[in-house]
Amino acid sequence: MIQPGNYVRDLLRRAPGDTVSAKGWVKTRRDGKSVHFIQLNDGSSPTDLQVVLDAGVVPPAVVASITTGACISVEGELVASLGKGQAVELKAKTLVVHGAADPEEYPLQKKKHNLETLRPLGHLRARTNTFSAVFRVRNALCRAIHQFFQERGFLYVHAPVISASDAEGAGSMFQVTALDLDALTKQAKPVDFEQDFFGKRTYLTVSGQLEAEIFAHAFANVYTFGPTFRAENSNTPRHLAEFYMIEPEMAFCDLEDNQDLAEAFLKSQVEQVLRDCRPDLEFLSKWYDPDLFKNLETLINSSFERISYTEAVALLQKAGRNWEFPVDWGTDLQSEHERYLTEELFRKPVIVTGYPKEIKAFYMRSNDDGKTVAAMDVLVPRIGEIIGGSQREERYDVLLDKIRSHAAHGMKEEAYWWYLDLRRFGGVEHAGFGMGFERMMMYLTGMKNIRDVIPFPRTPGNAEF
RNA sequence: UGGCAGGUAGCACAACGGUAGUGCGGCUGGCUGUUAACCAGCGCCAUGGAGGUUCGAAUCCUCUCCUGCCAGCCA
Repeated sequence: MIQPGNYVRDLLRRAPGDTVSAKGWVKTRRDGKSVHFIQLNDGSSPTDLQVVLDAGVVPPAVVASITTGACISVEGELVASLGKGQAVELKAKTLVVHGAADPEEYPLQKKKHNLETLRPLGHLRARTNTFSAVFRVRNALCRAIHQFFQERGFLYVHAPVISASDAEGAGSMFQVTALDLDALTKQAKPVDFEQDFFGKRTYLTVSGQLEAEIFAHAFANVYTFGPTFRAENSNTPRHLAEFYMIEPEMAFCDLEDNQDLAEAFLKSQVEQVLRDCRPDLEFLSKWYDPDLFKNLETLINSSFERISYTEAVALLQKAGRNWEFPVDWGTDLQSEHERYLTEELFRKPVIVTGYPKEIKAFYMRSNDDGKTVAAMDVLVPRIGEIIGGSQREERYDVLLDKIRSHAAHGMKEEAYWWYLDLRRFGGVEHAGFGMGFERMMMYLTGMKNIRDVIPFPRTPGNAEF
């Protein structure tokens, strides 16, 4: 295996004179009369290591097999480069081809490919410059998120992936079953879920929030970070059936604190990734989004605009536009409205709070006006809603009323006994939010399709690899 | 799921209803401490699928599958 200090990233920074070994995959080979140049990459760096292979070091047949995609290892001396474009290069003394890649068949060519073309090549696309940059950023973003919460004393909690209840009373869920569906379809009788693995109907989780609330009532500040599933037939560049979500939940926290944390959280992520992945971001900016750095710096340096839903409606009504969807107090903001607020009116992130209770989830805390709830959506340019959260309803009687008023929509009071118990035993005001991890990745990388920021995207009709 | 736009060679694209091409990639040779190398040669292989109209369909019609964009659902 490659030992610490011997990744291509490290070799590029070492001083000439060292004898080193490098392992990785070939990007391209260029031949001179008496010398071959090989661009080698092991995924650690957006810059390749140039290997210089003098004629005669390995037999011609071996040279011929050093083609785009081949896996090789090289030993030799790091030397100051005679050519332009790199400080050091590896002068090969020995070279081994571990796995050739027939150039007649290897799908990746030494030229630019469309992202759409690479998507069906999920087993190979990680070797491209673009995706190696994207996935290094993804790795760094994970680290940044944990660091942000760990520094603040938050406890990392793993919410269950299998859930017996629909967390928000809405949204399509994937059912989880160990029953033999083929056999069941041949029976005339209705399915008895008591015979199923868990003795009841179960689903893949759509949110870890309710479980996070449990832990917030024991550890005060907690966060989840794990996969989440939606069976919606959404076909957009912003939706996945399987995605990662970060959900902090804080006791002793109101909506103001919640907004402060969300703003600090977003800024911290951008700052850390700018610090840790600048070469990758430069690559992505060059090829995919010339405004990337400008946008990221705007997020860091601006103070987020905070407006109420009621104010937002007024602003939209006097925008002097023909909205495709009319703006009326009581209806949800549409994409076109959110984009106007964050991209045109304020030109920076916007936090909208205090939505009508009818369009938000049952667990959000009722405001004193009787009409709105303590909800918040964080909108950022280009992505739209990147965070959704709220202060939670901590008053037992109020929460019970809300659950009962949803009974007509299939919400069962009994299923929420433990959620209600949190309000009976040591309840406290608390709040939290959920951030779509891949949405944040899109913002950070400038990638325009969410399928290009997750290793193996799951979307309607697509679960390959 | 709805609206719109597309599916032609390994990739990117072209072709008035009349012989299916160009660039890149690949291969072959040449040249050069090269850098998305350069020069010359070789088409290597193709109209997503099923019907229909026509003397003749990549092109027109119907159905279907797939992809992208916009919208809805949301994170």
